[in-house]
Amino acid sequence: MSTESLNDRTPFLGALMRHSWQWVWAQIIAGVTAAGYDDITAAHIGMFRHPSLDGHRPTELADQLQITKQSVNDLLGHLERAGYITRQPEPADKRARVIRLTAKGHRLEQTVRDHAQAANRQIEELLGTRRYTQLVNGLQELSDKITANS
Amino acid sequence: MSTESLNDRTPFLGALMRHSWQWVWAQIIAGVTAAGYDDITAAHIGMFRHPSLDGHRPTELADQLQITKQSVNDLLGHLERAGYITRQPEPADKRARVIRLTAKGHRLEQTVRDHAQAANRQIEELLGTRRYTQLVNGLQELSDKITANS
DNA sequence: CGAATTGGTCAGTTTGCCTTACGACATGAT
DNA sequence: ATCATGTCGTAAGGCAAACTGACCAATTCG
Repeated sequence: MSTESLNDRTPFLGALMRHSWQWVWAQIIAGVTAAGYDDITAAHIGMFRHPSLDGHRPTELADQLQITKQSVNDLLGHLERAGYITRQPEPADKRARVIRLTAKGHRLEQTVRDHAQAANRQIEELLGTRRYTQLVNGLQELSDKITANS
Repeated sequence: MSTESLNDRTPFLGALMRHSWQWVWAQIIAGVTAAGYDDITAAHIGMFRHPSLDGHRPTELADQLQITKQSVNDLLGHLERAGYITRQPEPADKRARVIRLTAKGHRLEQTVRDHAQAANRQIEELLGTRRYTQLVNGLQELSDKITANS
């Protein structure tokens, strides 16, 4: 048995991560869509990541989501037109604007979180609590170390 | 301590998966780009997932990548024009075409795999072999069960 | 103060995907 | 054997979500 055949058996972690993530993401999108939100797309749902949109500024979002502020602005424009958010002037800095969730927006945010948590629970059921906890801890540690190394 | 505060502490697995995957993916793209491949984009690199492109048909790829065969065809067209693949007629089925990697294409494929493996090794170093193995096994099991449940 | 930086917007472009439509070939039922 | 039905690849056109470049207004810093 050569070392090469050993390597061939080693799964690519990236592929496993992508596959698992896509499943979770699909669950969330399906859940949100099923809840009747048909005037927004996956790109908009993606903006509802921690921390809440509420009270933040477009530029912060752009940094967090790793896209340009122009792209953020387009998506925010859509969310505003659809009644999920407003953009209010920031008294402390007259250049800036602050995102405020409307009641509708808060409901959407909660729906997104509910389905993200539902995915967590489904994974716990699939793996069992012991392995689930191991997975969470492993990914959390990796995630932290990745962030530290950048 | 309410149950709610417990829930708030639980990280969303999807977020951890996405963050980790994006890091791996960025490593691969950076590695491939650094190796001098500047005439292809991330979308093309994404086509070099298991199993090898070589010997497969566009429709198979479309199924595997979960995109339409038209989209696959666009990307294959680019890869062909850039000299990474050829599309040859399939004698057994005159409608079909088979993708063949050129020497250049084989080199690219190998480069992509090398960097995917390099990411594996980096993760092993960050986590230690014990936790790394746990993570691989956990994700593998989850990935399998997800696939089975669909 | 003046210069450089930052927050947001406008305009225009590219990319990667989609839908619809189609022609060539394959296949299974009658 | 033929004909309806399905499949493989392609073409044409459209769209969403990203990008770059240019810009103004406000802020911050030397």
